[in-house]
Amino acid sequence: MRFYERQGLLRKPERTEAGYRLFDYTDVERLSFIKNAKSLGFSLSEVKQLLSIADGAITCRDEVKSITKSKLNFIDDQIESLNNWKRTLSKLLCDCEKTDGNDLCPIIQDLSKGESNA
Amino acid sequence: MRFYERQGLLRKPERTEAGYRLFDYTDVERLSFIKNAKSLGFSLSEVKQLLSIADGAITCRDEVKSITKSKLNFIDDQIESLNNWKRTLSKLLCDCEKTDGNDLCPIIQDLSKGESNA
DNA sequence: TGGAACTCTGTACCAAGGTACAGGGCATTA
DNA sequence: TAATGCCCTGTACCTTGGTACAGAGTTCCA
Repeated sequence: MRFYERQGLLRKPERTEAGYRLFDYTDVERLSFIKNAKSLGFSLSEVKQLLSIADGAITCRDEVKSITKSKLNFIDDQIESLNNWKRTLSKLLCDCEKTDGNDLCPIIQDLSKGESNA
Repeated sequence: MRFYERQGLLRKPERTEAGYRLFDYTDVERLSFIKNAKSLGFSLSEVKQLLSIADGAITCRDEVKSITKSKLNFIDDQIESLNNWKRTLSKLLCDCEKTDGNDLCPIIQDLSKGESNA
């Protein structure tokens, strides 16, 4: 959490007189937010953007909307490329199931090909 | 390539008397293999596993399959999560467009909930 | 034979996303 | 009041996947 605090993802929390951090429920929420976004492969700087959208969501200015939209495009791209990986890997796996033990593994063979999977 | 060589992904190539590396077609294949596997989202250590299988026994195919399968599962999880996020962000955007600016965005709570978007 | 261009090596550094101390201060409890 | 165990800070270090030098040797071409 100190790390996230340094990165500007968590607010500077209140302190006791002795300097101990005082967290409240919003901090827990914020940490969940970060955890959720991170689990989707968002980088910390992207999480930061998302947080700023959430923080500023009271005023839905065009800028905020455009950040959200570009984030959505990014997500679409991600999904598409993941689907590509999935198709490729599924096909390889399927090919592998079909072959009999004497052939070379089609996954390995396919991976050795030049320029075929990019 | 020196990097991959250091990581043990590429064999130590032959050298000229002057110490220059001599590559051959198998090195090109191997590099293609690495590039392809990387582009499918395999980490270098996974690539190394795959290569060691390719190098050694053709019979250890089940291992290749299990690596591929676990990668597929991971991809599926990723896609599902991204779709959740997409829904959430779309709804946020939509709500943003509907509200007049002074209301708190109702989505923020959802984004901040523990375990809700994972 | 000279110079440009290439390759060699080790080392340092980069970004991201943290973890692991050491050396203190504070708080609880016997 | 002392011991124990938190929490504080800064700093160093870790992993992944590389890139960027510097300084030396080599090769090619005129």
